[in-house]
Formats: sequence, C-alpha cells, structure tokens
Amino acid sequence: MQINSHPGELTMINIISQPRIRNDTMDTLSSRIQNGDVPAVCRSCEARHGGVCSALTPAQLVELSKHSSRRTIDAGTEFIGQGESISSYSNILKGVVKLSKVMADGRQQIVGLQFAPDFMGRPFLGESRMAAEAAIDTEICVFPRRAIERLIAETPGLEHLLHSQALKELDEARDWMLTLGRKTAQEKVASFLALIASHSDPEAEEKSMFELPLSRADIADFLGLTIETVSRQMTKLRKEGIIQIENNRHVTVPDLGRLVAAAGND
Amino acid sequence: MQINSHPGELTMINIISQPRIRNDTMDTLSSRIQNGDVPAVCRSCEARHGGVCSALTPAQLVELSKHSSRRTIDAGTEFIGQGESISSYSNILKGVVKLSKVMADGRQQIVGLQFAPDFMGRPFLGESRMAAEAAIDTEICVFPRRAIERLIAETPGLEHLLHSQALKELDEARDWMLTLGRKTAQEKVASFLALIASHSDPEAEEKSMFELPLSRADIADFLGLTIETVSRQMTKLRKEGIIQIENNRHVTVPDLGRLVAAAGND
DNA sequence: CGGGTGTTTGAAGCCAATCAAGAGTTGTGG
DNA sequence: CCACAACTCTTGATTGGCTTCAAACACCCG
Repeated sequence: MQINSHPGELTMINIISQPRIRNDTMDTLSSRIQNGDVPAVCRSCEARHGGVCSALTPAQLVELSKHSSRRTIDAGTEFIGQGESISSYSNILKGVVKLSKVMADGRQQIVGLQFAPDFMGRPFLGESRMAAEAAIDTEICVFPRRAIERLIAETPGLEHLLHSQALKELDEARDWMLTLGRKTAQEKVASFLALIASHSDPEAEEKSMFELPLSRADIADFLGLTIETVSRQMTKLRKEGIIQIENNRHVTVPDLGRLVAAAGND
Repeated sequence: MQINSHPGELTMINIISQPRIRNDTMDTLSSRIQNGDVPAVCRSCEARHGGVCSALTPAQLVELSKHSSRRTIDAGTEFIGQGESISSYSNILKGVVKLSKVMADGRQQIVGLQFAPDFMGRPFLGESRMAAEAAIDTEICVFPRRAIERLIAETPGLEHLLHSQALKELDEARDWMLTLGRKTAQEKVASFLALIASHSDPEAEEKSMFELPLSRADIADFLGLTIETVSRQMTKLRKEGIIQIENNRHVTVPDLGRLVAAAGND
C-alpha cells in the first residue's frame, strides 16, 4: 500500500523551535554503514533491545536511522503540547517523561510516566490528547511519523510490539485508576513510591534506594492531591520508618514489603 | 536545523487498510464466494462489521465459528474473575460490561465499561487483572483463546484492529484518570452521564434520552464516590434543570451542551 | 548576601464520607 | 389484588480527610 500519496506541508515539529533542545543529526554516521549492518548510532542504544527497534531488521534500522535524530531535553521542557498535531514519534533513551492532561481552568493530571526504553507517540491519531514533558533531563530518539507508519505497515512484528506496549500501558492506567479513585492520600503516596522503586530497581526484593524523578508538585498532579498533602504524607511515612528522605529527592526504602502494604496492594 | 525541510502529509492517513472496505453488503460478497461462505450465525451479527470479525475472511469466520458460542449473561453476573486464568475471548453483541478491580479490603473501582461491539479479553496475558461483570443483560460471542491467538498470528489486519481498540481504551482510561483525579463530585457525575449519552446516542447534538446501564452503586464505583454522593449530585443536576430523571434509570438531557459544561469538559 | 524556587508545617474551612433513617420500587406469595 | 419483604435510592445530620490559605524553612545560584 502506498502511504504518502499526497505530499503536502509538513506540520512543524515544535520541539525544534524550543531553544533548550540540542539536536545532532545522524546522517554522517549512518552513511558510512554498509548495507545490512546495524547503524553505529544504534549499536550502543539501550532502546534497541527492549524498544521498538528490536523488531526491525538491520536494513530497516539503517533506513530509519537516516531520518531519525537524538535530542536532549532538559527537565521541565514540554516537547509535545495537548491538542498539538503529531508529526513524530520517539523512543526514550534515558530519563523520564510525564504525560499530562490539563482542564480549561488549569487543573492538571499526570496520566502516565514513561521510562526508557518506552516508545512515545499515539499511532493512528493525528493529534496528541495530552502533553509530554521531560520530568528530568531526558534523551530521546525521534522518528518522523511517516517513516514509522510505513514500517508498521510492512513489519507485523513491529505492530505486535507496539500493541503489546499499548496493552501494558492500558494495564498500568487501569491500576492507577484504582489508586486515584479509591485510595487514601497515604496509600497514594506509598503507591507512587512503590512504582518508582520498581522502575529504578526492578530486581530489588527488600531494600531500595532511588532519586525521585518528580517534584512534589508533579507527584501531586500524578496522585490527584495537593502539594501540601503529598508533603505531609511523605513526612508521615518517614516518621513511621517506612522511608528515609535526604535532600528532598533521594529516598531509601528499607523494607519494600512495608511500603507495598502501606500502598494498599495486597 | 531547518524547520520546514521535509515534505509531509497534511492529513493523517491511517496507513493500514481498514477492513471496512468490505462494506459492500454481505449478500454480494458471500454470493461471490463459493467455498467460504459466511456462517449463518455470523450473518446476523452486528459485531461482525464493527468488531474483530470484520478483519477476518469468510473462510476464517467459518473456522472460528466452529469453535465459538453465544452466551447470554444476566445483569449482575460476573463471568470473569480478577486473577482468573483466561481461556477465552469474546465479542459483546448486546449489553454493557463493567470491568472492575477490587482491593483486599473490598474497595472497588470500575476501570472500564465495554459496549457492543467491543472485543473483550487481554491478549498475550494468561490471567485477568480485573473482573468482568454484565451491568445489564448482555450477549457475548465466546472464542477459545487458542483460536484467536492463532488468527492474530496469521492475520495482520486483526492485530491492527485489536491494537487500535487497545489504543482507544487507553485514551479513554486516561481521560477517566483526569476525571477521577481532578474533578469535583458534580463534574464526575456529569461526566458519567455525558459518557453514557455519547454511547447511546452518538449522533445527538442537543437532546438525548437513555436508560442508565449502571445502578447508583456501580456509578459510585466508576467515579470513586459513594452512593449517597452520586444520588445527591444527580438530584442537584436535576434541580438545576440539566437532566430529568424518571424511574431512577431513565434520563433525559435537554441540552447536551450544558451537561458537557457541567462535566468540566471545555 | 538576597532573590527565587521548592518544600515543610500550621490553622482554618469545605467537600465528600459516614452514619442514620425514610421513601420509593420490585418481586413474591397468599 | 394486596401485603410484605428485600432492595435501591434519597435525604438529613455529623464527621473527617483533604484542601486552602498562610507563613516559615531550606536550598541553589547569581
């Protein structure tokens, strides 16, 4: 099937216009590669194994890498706006991205966090239903929309991978609905800490240490609470000995079991 | 980097051919086919056009229909339990199904509503992460797990369809996260009514009438509220003239615009 | 040092939950 | 057809948890 039958104006990638994003092209690198080889830029990429690129052949990687570019996004930079047209997809190489929705009066809800090597973008939809913002300094690999959609059409394995990720995100979203709808403030905060712990240290059984990727304000927006309530509940968990906090962001969990129990997860 | 350097599409085209190409009436299609006629049970099925079966060839339908069966489920009957192993998938032919999660202490949250002709099931996962219960009397068409997974593997169009539905459900789940996390009780109830109105009468511009498929208790579990609060907010909306209620379940919305505004949706 | 930002803590207020009772609806059986 | 029970929904009174308002504290960087 032909994909790009009607050439027209490209809707602008707004991240390009943001001053704080650096962007180095890969063309020089990929042009040196012989056909069939994995592009040099991809070789060192963590996302190539867990991410969408793992479904691609070396030849497809070469082709895709010609049109893709890495970007570094500083913490706090919004790189996709709610309602904005989507002209690119990307893989997260490093960092954490928050997906959020805002109401007309400014109330905000974070509806998802994405970590490396997640794929970002909403296939088959022209316009983003939420904003994407780097929670901490983040690196992404950006692909033009058309290139990805062509690859999806010709690579069933890729669609399967994206389908699986969509289902995983759906599971996570529904888990979070239970948290938002039915848990107390303390359980919400504990749930959030347990979520971050499981991402920064998936193997850990008992003890865990990590840097919070989100500010108190972000945590509040993720949990449907206010900053003050988040702070109070963190203090409460600290006083109960379930967590230790240093420098606001550094958290130690001596006993994950107690944290999970405080989160209300069986 | 140059900003407007690439040619591109102006309008977003769904690159994979949608199976609704087969929209020419089934009579002509099946009369053209000798060996692979559409099974009699499928011919009258509404779900065959909008649901997963629309991605299948007549031959595949014949094969699948040999292993599938219709089932009628009375309102209030739970037919998949949380944590239960999944041995089948199904299409909703008629009715409404609620998907819910419960906590150890009994707190419950409805995380999704499914209407005809939605596909139900969680592909690629052995065990259900939530319970499924008929909200009203419901009919489903049940397929064995193996049969569907085989079809997915050999029919890219089917995986695409399921992928699209998963993305749609993900969008809906995230919309609902905003409702759960950031809206007031009144906005929540109005959001729920607007949701039901849009499902029972997708065309309606101004006025809408429908039967609520959920009891007050269910609505409360969907909105993260208590029965009493739901009842009070319904009364409030009624007294404000935004809705009319008869026999508890029958709702009339004279002005959808006012309802949507009360729901806090721009 | 001083301004800026982010976090914590305190006091007061409010929205939704809880507790409690009454009203309406449905179904059953005499 | 009515009586009665069981259930659902509504309404009222009170409580409590989270928000709001306010101020102090901590950290960073010029």
